[in-house]
Amino acid sequence: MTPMTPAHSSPLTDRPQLGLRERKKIKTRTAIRDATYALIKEQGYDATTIEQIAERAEVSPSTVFRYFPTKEDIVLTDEYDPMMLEELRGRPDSESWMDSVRYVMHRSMDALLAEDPEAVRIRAHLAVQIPAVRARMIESMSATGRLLRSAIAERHGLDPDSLEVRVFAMSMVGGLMEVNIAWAENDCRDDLRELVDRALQVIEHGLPAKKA
Amino acid sequence: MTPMTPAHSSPLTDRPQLGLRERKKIKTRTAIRDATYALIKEQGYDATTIEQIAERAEVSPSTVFRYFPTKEDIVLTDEYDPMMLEELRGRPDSESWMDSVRYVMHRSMDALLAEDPEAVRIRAHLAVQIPAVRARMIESMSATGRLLRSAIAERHGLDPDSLEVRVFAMSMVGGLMEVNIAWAENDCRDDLRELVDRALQVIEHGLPAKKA
DNA sequence: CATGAAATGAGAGTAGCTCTCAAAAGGTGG
DNA sequence: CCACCTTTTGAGAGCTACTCTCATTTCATG
Repeated sequence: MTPMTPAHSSPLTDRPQLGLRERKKIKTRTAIRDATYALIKEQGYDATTIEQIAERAEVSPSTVFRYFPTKEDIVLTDEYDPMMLEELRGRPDSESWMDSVRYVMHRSMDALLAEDPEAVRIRAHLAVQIPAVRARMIESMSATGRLLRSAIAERHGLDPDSLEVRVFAMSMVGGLMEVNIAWAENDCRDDLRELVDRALQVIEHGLPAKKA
Repeated sequence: MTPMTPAHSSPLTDRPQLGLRERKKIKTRTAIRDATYALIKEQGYDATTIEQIAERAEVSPSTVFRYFPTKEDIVLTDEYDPMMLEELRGRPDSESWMDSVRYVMHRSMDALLAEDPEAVRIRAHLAVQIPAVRARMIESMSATGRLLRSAIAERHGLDPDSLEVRVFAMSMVGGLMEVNIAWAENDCRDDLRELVDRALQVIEHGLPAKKA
């Protein structure tokens, strides 16, 4: 949620060893985000202005921009990516690459859904409906893709900057992105874990055999 | 360049059977685009405003927005995609899927580079440097990905809306997008065709064997 | 408590983009 | 050639995301 948060500790305001200043910052940050989610639920994304968000969060518009560079960033917090990468790198060499990915994907999905399933769903829906949000999300995923490279390269003994590794990383990202979209398009009814598994199958082995 | 253009005919203003109105529209469209490319080359993307573009193209700002929904769209004309799809669908069933893709990619790259290599390069560079342009380009590529689905499904005898086909299409798109980025990051020095071939290899067969 | 640093608020300014409405230009039938 | 209808255009007002600056307030520290 904020730098140096141990990730799985329940997020927010407590944590006494931090100074008052730091605690206030965290509070403000989550106040802004909560206000945003609430307003979006009431009025939709486009109808929600920064001014309204600021008002409900009881800060000035300037402060909103001080905490989040863009409106889209308020709803898109992919602070989990670095931690996923960490975990991916920590998997034993004996495990196959795809198994490692599957494992880490499962774990982070569980963590996200455990902490705030509502937010995960809203985010997924926004990614489908609002182009700007989708764009920003893709941006952030390709940043993740860039980080992925080094992990891939380590495992496979390849140059992380080679075209092959780059392409492999981004095609994984693209495929997994599509899972998210497909899931949201079907109103988050399916089991995300199963969808991810099927996607990884396709990425690893290509399309299943003809049926017709 | 515009609906019902036979694609390889040199693009623009001539074509007598069209009414004066249509011809003027085409002229305006290319005037706006030319102005934009020129200004970007002089001052960079961000420093170039719609007002400047309008002025140089000798139209009003309103007209600019009438022709292009966003500033990014002025530089990003992927009007080739539908024609690629067409061609892809026209390839013989006997040819392997990847061979078909390779063939069509080669052809459209040749066409683009033949018509306006400068623009292709500027576009690629913008996609690397300007997040908004990159985002818009990805958007447009995933639209292409959606179209790709039906072609893939036909060839493989699968349901175009199945997760498998969706994931496959988007992972191809992601991988090929990365080729474009990598090419631009290396200043468009490499042979695009070769890069595409290597990318398709990776998408089809996964990463090459370990080297270390 | 005083001094310095960091966070905030207020406000002005820019630019992308939308909408409306009236004027102009292209097409068509008499 | 003219009158009529449709499409395109320009002018301008308006909204909002976002940036910058500067004065004020709020926390931290000796």
